[in-house]
Amino acid sequence: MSDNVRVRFAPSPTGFLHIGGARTALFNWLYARHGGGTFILRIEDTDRTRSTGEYIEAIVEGMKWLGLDWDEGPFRQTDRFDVYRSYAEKLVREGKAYYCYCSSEELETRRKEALARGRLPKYDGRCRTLKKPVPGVSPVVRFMMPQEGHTVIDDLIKGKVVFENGQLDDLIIVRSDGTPTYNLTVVVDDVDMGITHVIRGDDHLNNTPKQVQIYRALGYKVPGFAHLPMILGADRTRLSKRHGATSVTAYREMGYLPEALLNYLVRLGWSYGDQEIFSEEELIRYFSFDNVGKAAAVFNPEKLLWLNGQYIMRMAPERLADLVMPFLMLEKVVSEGQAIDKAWLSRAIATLQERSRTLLELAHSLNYYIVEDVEYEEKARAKFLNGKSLALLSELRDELDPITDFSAAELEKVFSGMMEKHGIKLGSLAQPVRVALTGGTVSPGIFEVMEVMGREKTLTRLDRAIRSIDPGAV
RNA sequence: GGUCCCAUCGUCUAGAGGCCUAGGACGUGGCCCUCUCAAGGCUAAAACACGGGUUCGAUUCCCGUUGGGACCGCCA
Repeated sequence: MSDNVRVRFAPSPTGFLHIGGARTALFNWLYARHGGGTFILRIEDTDRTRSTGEYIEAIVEGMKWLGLDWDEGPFRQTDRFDVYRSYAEKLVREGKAYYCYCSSEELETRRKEALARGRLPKYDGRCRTLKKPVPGVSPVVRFMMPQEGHTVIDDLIKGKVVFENGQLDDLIIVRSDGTPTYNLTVVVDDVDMGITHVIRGDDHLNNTPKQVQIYRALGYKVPGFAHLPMILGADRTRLSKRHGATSVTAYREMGYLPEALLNYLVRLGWSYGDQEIFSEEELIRYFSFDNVGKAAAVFNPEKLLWLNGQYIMRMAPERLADLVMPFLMLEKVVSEGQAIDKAWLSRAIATLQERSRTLLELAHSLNYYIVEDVEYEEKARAKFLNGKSLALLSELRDELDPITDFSAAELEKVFSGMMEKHGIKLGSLAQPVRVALTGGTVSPGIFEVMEVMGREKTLTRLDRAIRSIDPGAV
């Protein structure tokens, strides 16, 4: 087939890439990859007062971090003003658009009036028949919207949606400063770039009939539409800053994995039976609009956290070692220029990964493996490093001293011997040791910890714990 | 207010007329495992918004009500 899928993600750079945008990008990307199509990144920056280069960079960076690679672009609409202008002129020439000299102040007054009276705040079309320019006023260009009949959208997700054309008003396609507006640029670009399917949030559904009319006026084929349901905050309103972290960057900084975030996002509105965790290949293979839901979804950070933990748990420790390094530096667990052996770090991570839900948590847990001396948590010290455990710790220290094979299996033998000798349970020995080695009462299995820590560090820390109980001990 | 969209456990969802005693997941409670914490296993509580149709039979189809959301810009 020659009608290969071409889709685009078209954010406006008036903020960072946020959760909602990321999901829109993801669905576009999945649809393209599923059908061997083309995914285009386009920056809609016609609003020069609010768009910044910084945000463009942030969006591009966010997309890269998520692994949503694009095949064409990023295109910028500000580079294409000439194109839009020529289309607008064409519409005016053909009588499908006209100059309007109404001032924004009087329009605002009329709109407020209409709203106050419960009327549709629609432009009345008074400049439609105006033949002569008004001196000293820079006009806008308005698109002449048909007022009869209806416009039908056949949406891939919502189904057939019908709009009365009488509800549509003559929207502005060129501002008085000569710059084009969204409803024109989006159509022109989608035509120019050969977009076959417009996949976007359903907050755009109400714009769609207007755009369809512009397609028709321009004489172009209308693309397919797929309007994704919104993502809501806990209070069931559109997800926004006041609901907490909403930028993709924020999640990266909190130690989330891009694949986990994507996996979470895809399940907001899409499902494949009972499956919760998907590889990238599965996502691409299974994705279809048939199983995209119609209802808005509430963003649930708890489930995202769980999913992230699942991904960390399953990831190769060596890869986690690379990913956690920046967090170790940032959290000052590792100091500038300090060399960390990656193979060793990977072994340490292997003991911790099923206990960490984020890279940040992992970095914090790694602390006691890496630092020179641990600090004891006061409650833990009081409970486990005291007169009761002193003798046991000393004895263990002496038992351990001749051991050269510091493997979990060998260490367990030493512990078992002592347990038998004193008729005690593992807990009464393991907990004091745990506090001595990690400073707290929570850690991976004690033998694993000792194996990773190694003979030297283990003995040093035991000595130090013993001295902290009895300063006179050797 | 108008237009449009939507409606299954607290949340994400499965469900395409009988498979439903409504399934899974997160979260919550309990139990098991156990050197702590996790992970894992088992288990419990928890939903078809309401009212009319259609049908032998509605969670599923239709209509209405209610509720929620989005949009109504010289923003995108």
